[in-house]
Amino acid sequence: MTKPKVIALPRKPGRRQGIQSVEVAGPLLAALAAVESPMMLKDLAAAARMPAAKAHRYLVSLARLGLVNQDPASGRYHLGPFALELGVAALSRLDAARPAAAALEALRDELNETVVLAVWGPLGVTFVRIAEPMRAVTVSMRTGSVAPLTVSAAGLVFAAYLPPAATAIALKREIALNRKGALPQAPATAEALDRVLAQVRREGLARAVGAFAPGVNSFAAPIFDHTGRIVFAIAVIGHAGHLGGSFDAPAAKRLRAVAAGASAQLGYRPAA
Amino acid sequence: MTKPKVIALPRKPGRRQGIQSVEVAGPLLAALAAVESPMMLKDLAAAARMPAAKAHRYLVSLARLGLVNQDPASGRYHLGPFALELGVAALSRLDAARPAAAALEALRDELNETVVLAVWGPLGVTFVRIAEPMRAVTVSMRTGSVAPLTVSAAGLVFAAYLPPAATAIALKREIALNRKGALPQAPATAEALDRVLAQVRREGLARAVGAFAPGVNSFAAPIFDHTGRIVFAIAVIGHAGHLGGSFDAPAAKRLRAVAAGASAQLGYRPAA
DNA sequence: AGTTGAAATTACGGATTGCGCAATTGATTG
DNA sequence: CAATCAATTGCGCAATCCGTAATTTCAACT
Repeated sequence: MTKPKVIALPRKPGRRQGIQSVEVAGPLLAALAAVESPMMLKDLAAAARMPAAKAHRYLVSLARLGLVNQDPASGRYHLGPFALELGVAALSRLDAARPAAAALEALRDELNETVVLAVWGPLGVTFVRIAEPMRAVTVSMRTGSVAPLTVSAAGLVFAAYLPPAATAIALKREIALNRKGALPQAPATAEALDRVLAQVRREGLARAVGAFAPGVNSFAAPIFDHTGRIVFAIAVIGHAGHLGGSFDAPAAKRLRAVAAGASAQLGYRPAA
Repeated sequence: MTKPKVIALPRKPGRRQGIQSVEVAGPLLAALAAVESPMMLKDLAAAARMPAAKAHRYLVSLARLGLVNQDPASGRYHLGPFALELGVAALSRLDAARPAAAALEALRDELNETVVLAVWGPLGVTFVRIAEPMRAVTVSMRTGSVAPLTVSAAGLVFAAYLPPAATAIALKREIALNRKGALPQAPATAEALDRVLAQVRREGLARAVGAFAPGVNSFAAPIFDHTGRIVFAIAVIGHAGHLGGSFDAPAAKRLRAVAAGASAQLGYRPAA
């Protein structure tokens, strides 16, 4: 008695038909991209969760494409010249503003709050893009406005991650200003500021309570490019009641995640 | 009488066993890396010499890996974030990257000018790293931007030191472009270009006057690896007043020295 | 609106290809 | 020289991929 050959079609509905072997190769490349030095076959296979024999066959073909290089002496594998080409091509097609803008709108829709994008410009921290939710009452911002370094969330992010030389002059001026200023929580000494910036670096997030107006809070997170430099700060601004004030608030967590995603799109690798 | 099922083993002897599907995917990636703008499926399929249906399946899987991105609106394909990640990883593993990056920043701090690092990528001379001085007004560049071969200093360096076969096509196209172009000093014939390149080789340095913008000059020098091949061009860009325009200008001399130092770190021995 | 056309995507079955296992080769160390 | 560890390959079965052609999608006209 013979069993029927065609038993079932195990493809999930709704899943577009692809090429399995291509997707198998991905984890191998990812593993190679994640480490500094060339890898042995068995480690590579372990990292990609597959038998060494299988990994070997894939690596043979990846090497033929130039995506992978095998050191003839040691037999170890690392990324090849074609990987570099791909990256350089991808880089030249990349507009840093695009992933950042996408992150902006995604966050606006998710949190239903005002979200802004800031860069470090000649005048200081400058808002270049604003996404407001569809609500009657929003915290209203204007593009082109400039934020203070030491009290706004976006400003603190730049102060924390920009090279010190870039911000030194502006910081000194602002500290002097804060000393006679109106806001009680504004850092008025270099030491106080350093404590705040250390916290920003620790949390990967800056917080401002009531900086724009009483009862209005904001969080900001950095977006880095592939060289590890900060290129944007992305900030959520909203009423204290909605937004919360803690670094564990849902909005804060989402902001951190979305910013990290945008950084990844720009080629940033946190390990470095 | 039944024929034996196994007729022949069509694998060539001596050819290592690989994964066919992986190798099929290569030309698709190569095609994407070679063009400026997102491609339609049919063009991509034609470039990779395969039916559109086949290409489609591969692209689905490449997209799942993040190597390829499909624009949801237009349906066109281009390289994805994972391609960038691979390239950045490959770049950082290039032995050349570390000394070159160090040279970049040293020069930036010394000259207080914008200094950039360029590689020869599939689209041409591509800036992969930028170091800007901390000043209010700088000549602003973006990583990933592509420079012309025949008018930018970095481009001229690659044109002078890359094997002619690598640049021949691009050079021919640019010369034709220069003939009707705006810049008067751009070489418009092969002979004019050859004279410029000979000068670059003689000086070990390329010069561009007003190529980026009027009043903005730049110098560029090659960085070689231990095999004697050019891997990077390092360029200083600044206002004509600061930088000077002569090959004897202080900035030019420092650039030459720093580039030579980086080459030496990579094991390059200048041929006698 | 309706229609037309081009491009993208999917269904189907047969044949090729990849997979797991275990043996073999190659390199390195005691 | 033996022993160990890693890399690589042969084998047969079963799963995967390929080509053709149909279907869907989507935009641009009349």
